[in-house]
Amino acid sequence: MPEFQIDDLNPEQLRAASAGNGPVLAIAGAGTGKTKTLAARVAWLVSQGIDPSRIMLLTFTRRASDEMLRRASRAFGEAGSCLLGSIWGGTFHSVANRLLRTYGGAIGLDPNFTVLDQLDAEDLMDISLHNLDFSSKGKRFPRKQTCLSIYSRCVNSADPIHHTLAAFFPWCIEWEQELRRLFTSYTEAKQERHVLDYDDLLLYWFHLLGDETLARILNERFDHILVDEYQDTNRLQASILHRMRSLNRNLTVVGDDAQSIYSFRAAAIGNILNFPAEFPGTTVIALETNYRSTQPILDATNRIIELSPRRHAKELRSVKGEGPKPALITCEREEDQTDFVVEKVLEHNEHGLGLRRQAILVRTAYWSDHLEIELTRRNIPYRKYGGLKFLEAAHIKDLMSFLRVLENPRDQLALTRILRLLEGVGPAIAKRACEAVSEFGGDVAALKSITAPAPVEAELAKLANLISSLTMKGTSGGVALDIERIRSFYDPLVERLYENPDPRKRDLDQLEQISSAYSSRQLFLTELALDPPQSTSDLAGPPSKDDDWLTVSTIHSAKGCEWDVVYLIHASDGILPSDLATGDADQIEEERRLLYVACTRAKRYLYVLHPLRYYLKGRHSHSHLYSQLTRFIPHELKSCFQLDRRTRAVSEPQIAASLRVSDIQKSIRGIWE
DNA sequence: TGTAACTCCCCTCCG
DNA sequence: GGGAGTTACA
Repeated sequence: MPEFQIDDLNPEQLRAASAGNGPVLAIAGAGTGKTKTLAARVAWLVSQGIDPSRIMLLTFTRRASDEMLRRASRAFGEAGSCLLGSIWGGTFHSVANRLLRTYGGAIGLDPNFTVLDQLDAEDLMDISLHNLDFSSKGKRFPRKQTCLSIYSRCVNSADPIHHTLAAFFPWCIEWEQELRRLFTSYTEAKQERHVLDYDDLLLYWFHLLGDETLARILNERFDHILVDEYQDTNRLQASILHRMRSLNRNLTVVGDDAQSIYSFRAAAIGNILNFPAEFPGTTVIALETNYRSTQPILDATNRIIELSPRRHAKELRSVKGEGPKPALITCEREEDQTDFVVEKVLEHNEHGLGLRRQAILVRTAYWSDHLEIELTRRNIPYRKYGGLKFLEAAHIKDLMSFLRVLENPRDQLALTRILRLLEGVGPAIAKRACEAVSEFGGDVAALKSITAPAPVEAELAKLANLISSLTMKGTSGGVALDIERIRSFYDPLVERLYENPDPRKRDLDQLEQISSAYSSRQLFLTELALDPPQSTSDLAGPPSKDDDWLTVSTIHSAKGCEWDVVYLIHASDGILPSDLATGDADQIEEERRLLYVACTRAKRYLYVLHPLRYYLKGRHSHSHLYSQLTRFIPHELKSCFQLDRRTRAVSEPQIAASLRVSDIQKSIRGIWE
């Protein structure tokens, strides 16, 4: 048995960490040491002689898994990280990927499949859509994103399409038959191209376990399965766990129903609520001692979640004791909110709470735009999590497409994208070129046989030479070298295609740099699809110790994190709850849990801000909007907060003029009247 | 056949 | 504010 020193745990945490075999459910309120407990359980299992390579640890993000293993390994001192390195840790999707590459061959799956990210999947959906041509009905067919989310929700919730449409996409219900045909065609398109989308990773895993032999092998392969953030798993994921544990019942799940915020991805809160019924003999342990926040913050968050009708009742108690009441700040305008936040950030910074210990949270990524401009103007370094992904930027997708073609020449999506970059190549030539390549059995030399205007033919030949020289056996010098060679071809195109080539080239530099850490193209492509960098600066590598930056994050991306100071901005009706999520009571309840998650991130200072008045251009039809405070903090809850009101101090010179605006308007009209 | 300019419509949150 | 579809023109 390895040398083992467990962190100091309280009695409830210790019970969870050292529970025996069989199903275990830990209901862990916000800040109750969930990570610590799960990490301790991993360490405890290993200390009991369980082989780490026979433990599966499923987490919500890759970061969470790394953090968990880092903490678990501490229990074993210096040998820890080496000892626990063989644990199967990661998200459901990444573990599925690993299992399918190992065991997929048994059911005839090509182990060299490519993983499609959401945008690729949408594009493929679009291709199927065009091939089917549903335009005859006169009315517009749902757009590709909508089609993909309908598809994805059906798959992940295991609900029939009719029900999914009625409940979540009622405006698409008339297209039910067409959507069925589309989904069939989309599935075939994926098979032809040897690609799997995110949902396929889970689906194939689930169906792999439908084979009796494989199910037995996989049950026996893992002595223990542990799942974090169980409240955010969906029906398909729960079914996978059922099949993974049909023979061996050792399953530990941890979560908090009050923090379930992923129903848009078909998360089923019922998974955690009904776990004891679905897994008879479950040991249930509740963690209610909060180590994160001061009592006044908990008083407020307890009251907020208390208003939720369906939940496991629990009351969090703080060990941190007293502190300032959370502040509820009414701002006249968005500018006042920005001013307040920026000034407070600097104030806390001066008093010893550095930028790293502060975070600004928003419901939706773009609502931080105004604030970000001010942070930049004042030279306050920050990192943004959530919202537009690095990998969605056009130039990154371009470069990744080159790599994907090298890896899988049948990937027509990627090939088309590259072809369209060439001057003079539109949909028609790209289509012919793609067909020629696939007729040639995936040999890009076929590009040279295309008839097109001379300059286009020359470009095609150049591209063909580049690709074949990079795919030649024995020439691969690693992904970074591939990227370097691709860029000698692609960089000039960036100049022509984009107005701002320089920042884009810097992104490409970063991509090239991180790629050097990967031993193969396939690994690089898959890892980037399954664990995309959360913010651009993620790519810059671990920052040095004295770097200090403020966090700006969506509430969703803030899950599991904590800061001394938290500012929740735009807590106004229409934004939180989002006006797009007020369709039914369940959706409103999820918005309430979002507010709860946001507020429970704070350790010592919590500021909830809501501007009263918005000036909006473009995105909304009206030019301004008067908002009220979020309905989740009704009047009777205000006693939990310290109330404040902010307006920007504008000093107007007091001059008494006799001229009125109406006079000026009159004279202006005089010009043409 | 490709491209630029224009219109219309819809949008959140993420692996 | 941006993606997708349409139209006019090179």
